[in-house]
Amino acid sequence: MARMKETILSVAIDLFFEKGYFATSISGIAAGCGIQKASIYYHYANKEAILFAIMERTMQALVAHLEQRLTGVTDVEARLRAAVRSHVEFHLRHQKETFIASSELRGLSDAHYRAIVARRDTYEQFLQELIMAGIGAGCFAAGDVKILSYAILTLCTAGASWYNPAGRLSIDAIAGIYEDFILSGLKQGLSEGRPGTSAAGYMTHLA
Amino acid sequence: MARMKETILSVAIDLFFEKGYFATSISGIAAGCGIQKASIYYHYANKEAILFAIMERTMQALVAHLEQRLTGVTDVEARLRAAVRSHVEFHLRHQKETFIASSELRGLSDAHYRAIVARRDTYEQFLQELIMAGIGAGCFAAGDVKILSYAILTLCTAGASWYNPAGRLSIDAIAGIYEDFILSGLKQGLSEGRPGTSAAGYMTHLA
DNA sequence: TGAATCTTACCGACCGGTCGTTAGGCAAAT
DNA sequence: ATTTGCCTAACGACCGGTCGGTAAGATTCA
Repeated sequence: MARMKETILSVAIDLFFEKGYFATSISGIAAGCGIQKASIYYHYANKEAILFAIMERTMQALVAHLEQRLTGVTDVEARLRAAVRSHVEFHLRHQKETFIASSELRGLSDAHYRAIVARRDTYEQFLQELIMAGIGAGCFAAGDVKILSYAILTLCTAGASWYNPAGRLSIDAIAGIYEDFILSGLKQGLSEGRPGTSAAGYMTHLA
Repeated sequence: MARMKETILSVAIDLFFEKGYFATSISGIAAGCGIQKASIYYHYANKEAILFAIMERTMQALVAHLEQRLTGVTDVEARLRAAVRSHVEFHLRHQKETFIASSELRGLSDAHYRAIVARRDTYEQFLQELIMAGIGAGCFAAGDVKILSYAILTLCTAGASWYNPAGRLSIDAIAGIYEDFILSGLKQGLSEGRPGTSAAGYMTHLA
């Protein structure tokens, strides 16, 4: 059965999150599974394959989560709100995996690195298109789309590094705060008619 | 002379940034300095001491940079703007060191870990006090101070992970964008008189 | 001044230990 | 009888770190 294969993955997620990929040993993972380290190689070709399996699965689920949350949402602002919320919720709900996926890219082989980065880029571009649509529709102020998208993504991603499931704030509450914070950043100056200080004049197209 | 001691530090910064602390070997650092690895131990007690030296120096400089930028600035909003700008500029200007300082904490010994985290906490608390002063003075909307401060810090810090010195945007331009983005986030709803959606009702004091 | 001593900054060789990985075998399940 | 899932044992490579030693310069003392 594939039960042990899943166990290995879940133990590896715990250890990679806690001590980092390079500081985690195969024997440590094996011990966490209650087997010998040689037995790991029956299920995975090598250590890097475990890391890749975690990242691949996480990135795939991240994209699927976003797609599901956007189906049926047509209003531009509502779509971006939904995207932000989806992003935050996924990252907080899958705190360990997303932290690993964003911090252990260096552990991947060249081919696997390219595969994961390609998925990440697709995700980023999708968000950038949402922002551009909003600017085009006049509900967001003009700004540097790349920087804004990075800001949104890293803001939400960083949440996964300090979020405490036992803390005082729920995932929903945090998502709400981020949602408002980001939306007001995107709309900045629009309602006030203020000419905008340094953000004005930057290109809005992608490089 | 202490020249080699500095060379080791600068080579280590390059390698830690590029490959990570655990993936960098003492012999690699030595090779980068043009000496044998045993000679490293004449200048530093062990590998971790090199990491600590980098972090300690960086955190000290970070605090000093902020203090210098805030002297003479009294207006609450201007102080927060200056703090954000100081933070962004320092992180982009010392991209490698700040990236290491924020991503390689796990490489430190317990005692050194506590020392660095203490410095980081002091810095965070300082920013939180700035925000609270702004809320108290009525120029920022009420919100969760902890979350807001984390948002500001991670937003700026993340810039160090994607900033390209040879890219199309200058440090000054990026700092300006972040400054406006964050300020509008902090002021959200104030001028519009909108009751605020999910951000309303959270405590503004520190835990 | 000159000899003796100490300090600085480095080297080559080596240590114990851990790493990821492989080979081969064994017992239970199919 | 074969496959599945795990085992014990061992491999070579490399790790951080220590050792004794050394060449060159600075300092001390006669």
